[in-house]
Amino acid sequence: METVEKLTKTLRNHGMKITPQRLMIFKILENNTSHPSAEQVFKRVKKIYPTVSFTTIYKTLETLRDLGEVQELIIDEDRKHYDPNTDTHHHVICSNCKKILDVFEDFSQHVKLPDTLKKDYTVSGFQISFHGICKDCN
Amino acid sequence: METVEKLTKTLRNHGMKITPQRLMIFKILENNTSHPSAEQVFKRVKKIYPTVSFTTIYKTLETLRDLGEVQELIIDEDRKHYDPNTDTHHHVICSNCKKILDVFEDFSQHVKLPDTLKKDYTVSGFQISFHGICKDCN
DNA sequence: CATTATCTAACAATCATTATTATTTAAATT
DNA sequence: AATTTAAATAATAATGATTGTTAGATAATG
Repeated sequence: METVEKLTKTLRNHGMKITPQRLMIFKILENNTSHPSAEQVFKRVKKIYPTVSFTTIYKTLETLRDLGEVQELIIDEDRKHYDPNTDTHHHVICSNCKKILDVFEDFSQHVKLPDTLKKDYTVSGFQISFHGICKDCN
Repeated sequence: METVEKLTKTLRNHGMKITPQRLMIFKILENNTSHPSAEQVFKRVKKIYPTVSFTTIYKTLETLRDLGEVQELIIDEDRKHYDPNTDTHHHVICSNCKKILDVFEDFSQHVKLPDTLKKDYTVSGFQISFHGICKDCN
């Protein structure tokens, strides 16, 4: 799990500046297991910095993604979600409310690309998305 | 794999009309393993029906998805893709060119939602997305 | 504290997708 | 075969998430 300190250090190491807005975003992401969308991050930052721009949120999340510090989740058909936990893990999403929970189980021993496709793709990893209905929605 | 005949029958059974545009879309989807986006379907239909509207493509794909006749793939961050193969299977996508191939292997014996989450979600299925670089891109 | 490269905020633009609506048409009925 | 009608099409506008642009602001360094 990425901490404010680690994110700060990583950005500094890449010649990037640590602004109050960015620090706020780091704080929101630290220990965050809610898989927020850009808008959800925006709304929370806005409470502290009412003048913050949506662009700043998008740009910072893009930066963190490019640095490998957050995972961009393509699982909700409507919008991207962000996960500060970059360790390999999986997700379950509610088809109704789109709530996402983590699935920490190592399937790597059993889930492998079939040999017939190994010559066509150099695989860097895999993502399992469980789909269902959460208990709040049924 | 859904055939033109099956799709025609299904729509008829639901009181829907079989138009030339729809038949063309059915034909394009039949035996199609290229996981086209709506735009790719649109372009192919347009060659035969130059006046076809993008809306028609979207509406028809939505209809087919709602009837369970095509699978909507949320795997490419930029756009949705459509798969007429509704049997359970998985995919590998090239992070560079976004080419998607099918992965026909049954992982269901090993991939299950952990017991700790079973009380929170009623799971209907899962989707595995392998990520990598295809041989054309490296 | 002065410099400078980067970042922010505001705004416009883009792109995929969806909504609206008047017109057309498939197909059931006469 | 003509009529009817519910549904589909095409054209268009609208939406909503995301990205691009740019002028001014600011973090970080010496």
